[in-house]
Amino acid sequence: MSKRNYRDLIKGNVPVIPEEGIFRLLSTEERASILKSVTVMNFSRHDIIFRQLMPADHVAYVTSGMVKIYRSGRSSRVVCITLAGPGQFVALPCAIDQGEYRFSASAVESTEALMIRSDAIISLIAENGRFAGELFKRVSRDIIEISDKLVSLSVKQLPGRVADLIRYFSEDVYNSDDFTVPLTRQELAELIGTTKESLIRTLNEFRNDKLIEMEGRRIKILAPDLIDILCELG
Amino acid sequence: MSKRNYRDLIKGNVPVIPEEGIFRLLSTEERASILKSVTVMNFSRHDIIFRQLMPADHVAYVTSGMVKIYRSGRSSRVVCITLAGPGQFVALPCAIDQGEYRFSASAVESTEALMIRSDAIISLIAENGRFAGELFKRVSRDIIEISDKLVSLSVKQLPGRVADLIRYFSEDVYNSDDFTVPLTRQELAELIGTTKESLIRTLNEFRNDKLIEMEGRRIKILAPDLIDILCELG
DNA sequence: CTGACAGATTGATCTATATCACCACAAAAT
DNA sequence: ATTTTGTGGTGATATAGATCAATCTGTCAG
Repeated sequence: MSKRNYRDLIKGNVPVIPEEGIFRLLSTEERASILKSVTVMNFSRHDIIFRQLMPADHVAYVTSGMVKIYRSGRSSRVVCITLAGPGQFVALPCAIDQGEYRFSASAVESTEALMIRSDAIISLIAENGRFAGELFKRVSRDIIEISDKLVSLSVKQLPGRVADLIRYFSEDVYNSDDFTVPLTRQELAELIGTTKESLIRTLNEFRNDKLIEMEGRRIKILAPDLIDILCELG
Repeated sequence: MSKRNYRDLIKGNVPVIPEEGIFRLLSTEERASILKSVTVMNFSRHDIIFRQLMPADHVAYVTSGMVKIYRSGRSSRVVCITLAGPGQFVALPCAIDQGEYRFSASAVESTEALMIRSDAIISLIAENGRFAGELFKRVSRDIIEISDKLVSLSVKQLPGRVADLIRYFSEDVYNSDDFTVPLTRQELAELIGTTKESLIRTLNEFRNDKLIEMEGRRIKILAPDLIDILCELG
C-alpha cells in the first residue's frame, strides 16, 4: 500500500498545467505565464504538504491521491476539516487572504500536487474574470460544505454523523457504494469529531444491523435508504 | 430598543450604493449599472430576510443592524452559522453557486440591507477584477472563520465555547469589553451548539468566578486574560 | 387590573459518548 | 528470531451537558 516507487521520490518534475477542469479557462499565454510559478510535488502517506502558521505562499492543486486538511491544537485532539482529492485546491482561502496557513495538510496516500505560488493565483483572479468566477464558485461550495459539517456536528449524534461520513465517501469521493478508504479509524473519527473507539462501536452497530458490510478499510453499503434516513434525523 | 419608527416600515426606498468599503472599487458606470439591480429593505426583529431552499436570487449587504444566518432542520435544533453586521454580505456563497439558499436569515434587530440581484454580483465579479479580488478575500475569511468554529465545536467543551462567544462579541462585533447583545439566551446557545440552560449555567459560573459582569443582555468582561486562556485550552 | 406569553433561571435526572485500560494482530525494525 | 510499533478492537467507568419540569420575571393587550 505505502510502498514507494522511484517516481514518488521525485519532487519538482517538469510541471504541466492540466488541460481539463478549471484550467481550460486559461488562455495560452496565461498557461505559459503561470507555469513559471508552478512546481510539481509528489508526497507519500504522512508527508506534510504545509503546516499551520506558516506563510501561505502556495496553493496546492491535487492531481492524484488524497490529502487531509486538519487542525491540531497544542495539547488537544486533531480535527480534520476536510479531505481533498484530484481536481481540488487546498489552502485557497489562506492564500487569497494573503495570510498564513490556518490548517495543516498532509497526504493520506501517494499524492501528486501542483504547488502554485499564491501571487500567481491572485493575479490570475484579477485578470481573468471567468477563472475568478469558477474559483469563486468552488470556494463558495466549500463554505456550504463546511457549514453542513458544522450543522452535522452540532445537532447530530454519532449514528447520524457516521452515516454522513459513509455517504460522503460513497457519493462525494468514490461515487460507489463499495469503497476502500485510505484512512485509519483514528482519522475517520477525527473527520466527524469523535474518538476511534466510539467510531468503531458505531460502525459495528451498522454492520450488525446490516446497514453495511465491512472488512478492514473496505466498506460496502447494503442499505443506502437507511443510511439516508440516519443522515436526516441525526 | 425595538420601537419602530416610520422609516423602519418603508421597504424599497431609493437605493444608494455606499461610497465606502468594498463599493469604492466600483467605477461610476458600474455603480450606476448595479443600482438597477438593488433594492433597499428594512427589517425588524424576527423578519425573515430569506429562507433556506428558496432560489438564491439576491445577496444582502447589511448597512445597519444585525442578521443571523441559521439552519433549522425539520424536527431538530436550530444551528446559528454566523451573524452579519454593517458592511457584511449575507448569502454570497449561495448566490455565487447559483443555487438555492442553504440557510435562512432573519434580522435580530432593526436592520437595513441592500438586496442585490445575484446576476448583477456575478457579472461584476467577471468584469471587475479588483472587486472580485476583494469579495474573494471576504469569502475566504468567512471560510477560515467557519473552520475555526468547526474546530471550536468539535474539541472544546462548554466553558471554552462560551469564552469564544464572549470574545467574538467583544473583538469582532462591538470592539469593546462592555456590550449589550441583541440576542436571547436561546439564540446565544444556538450560536455555540448548546442549549439555553447550559449556556446560562456556564455564564453564571463565569460571573461567580469574576470573569464577567452581567445584567440581562449586557455583558462586561472583567478578566480578558482568563477568557483568552479558556478560549485556548477549551 | 389581569391574563397571557416570552424569556430567564434553577434543580433533578438521564444518557451518549469520552476516557481509561486493556488485548490481538501484522508489519517493520532490531 | 524477537522486539517494537501502529492499528483495530472490547469492556468498564466517569461525566459533561442534554432533557425535563418547575418557577419567576417583565411586558403587552384587552
